[in-house]
Amino acid sequence: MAGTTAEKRRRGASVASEAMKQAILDAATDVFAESGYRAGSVRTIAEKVGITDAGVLHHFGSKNALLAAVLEWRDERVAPLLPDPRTSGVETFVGLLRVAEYIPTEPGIARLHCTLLAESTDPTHPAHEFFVKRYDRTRGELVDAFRNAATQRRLKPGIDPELAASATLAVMDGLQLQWLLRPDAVDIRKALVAHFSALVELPEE
Amino acid sequence: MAGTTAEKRRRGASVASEAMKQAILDAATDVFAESGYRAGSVRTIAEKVGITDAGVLHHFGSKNALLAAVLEWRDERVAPLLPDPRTSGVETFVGLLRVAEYIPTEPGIARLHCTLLAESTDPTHPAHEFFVKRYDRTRGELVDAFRNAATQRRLKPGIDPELAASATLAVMDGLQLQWLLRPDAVDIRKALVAHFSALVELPEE
DNA sequence: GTCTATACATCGATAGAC
DNA sequence: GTCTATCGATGTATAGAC
Repeated sequence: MAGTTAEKRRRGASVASEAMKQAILDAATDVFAESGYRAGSVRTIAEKVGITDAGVLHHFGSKNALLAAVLEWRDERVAPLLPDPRTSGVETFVGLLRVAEYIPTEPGIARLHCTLLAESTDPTHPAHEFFVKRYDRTRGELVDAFRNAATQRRLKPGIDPELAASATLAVMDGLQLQWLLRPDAVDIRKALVAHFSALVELPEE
Repeated sequence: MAGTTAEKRRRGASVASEAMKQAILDAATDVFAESGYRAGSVRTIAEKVGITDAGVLHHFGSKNALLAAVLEWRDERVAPLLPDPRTSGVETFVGLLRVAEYIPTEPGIARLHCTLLAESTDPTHPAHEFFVKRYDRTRGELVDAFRNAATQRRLKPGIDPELAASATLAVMDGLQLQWLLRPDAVDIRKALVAHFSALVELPEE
């Protein structure tokens, strides 16, 4: 018989603990999204969950470790939406259009991204390295996508893959910022379709 | 004879006061650019100027008023670089290329812009209204510029002025973010030229 | 016009009771 | 596993000496 009383108790506690950690992650996402990392407080996060700041720190050790967990968890949520890096070419851009549709359904995720991105611009910020690496990788994947579009004969003439990659990354971030600032001022998906249409031949919908 | 001793003294004090206010504005620009408004402290600003926090607050009344002064002063510095809103059309885009050249020479200005823009996405942020109005106006000017480019027969076929305006604004912000994150990863001016070239016929250089 | 002193809030983090 | 209690640092802002 597997499962002594002690084990059950441990397992039950572990399940509850995981649920609590998840609740803390949700709350931390909200707070860091709204106030950033530096100005967001552990106490505010704790209040959202209904415990004290000491309780939060018990689960994650430090505020910094909590930030790392939030970034990691955010990536896990967004990853399935992103185009598979191996299916490069125009499929990548179609995938990014799916991301654009997802953004308005989860404003907290977009807000978290923009807030921490701008904040982490400071080299002393705890998430600085994270974002530098992330952007290097993403830009590289986009360059590949535009190069593959060229071999697919779908890249419009005169378009430089490197510059198009930087511009595409920039458009996605900039549109999110405009949308967060004033949600009805810009249709992210439509603007993105127009952007891509000037660079490549998108497949028919 | 204008200028009694009392008046001279007052005037001298006023000149010194203006110089001090200017020094505080410079320091506040640095601090807000690096840490944002909420996480940046009056004390840090004061230390940069060589006075105490009480001294800083004497000149501007409150941290919030200091932020307003920083935003206003930043606009005064950047305004002469921007294209005259009346000379619309492709001249506008040439003007934006000048801005792109200016950015790397004044990283603090770019950093201030990006940091406060993202932070002010929160509706409760003291600069929220400022940025909402600013972006509405700038986007409107860009729409006009693309429409004028159309009447100049320089707009490429199939380009929507509204969407092109949003995308252009987005590209400028996004490229600045990428450049701040990793200055040698992107050439803002080259990427911007490529972006415009896909939308309009730029004049020969 | 700038200082010291102070008030008062909030921060992250730790120690130990329960 | 969460609490209370507490530490030391830091935050904005005000009052009053100089």
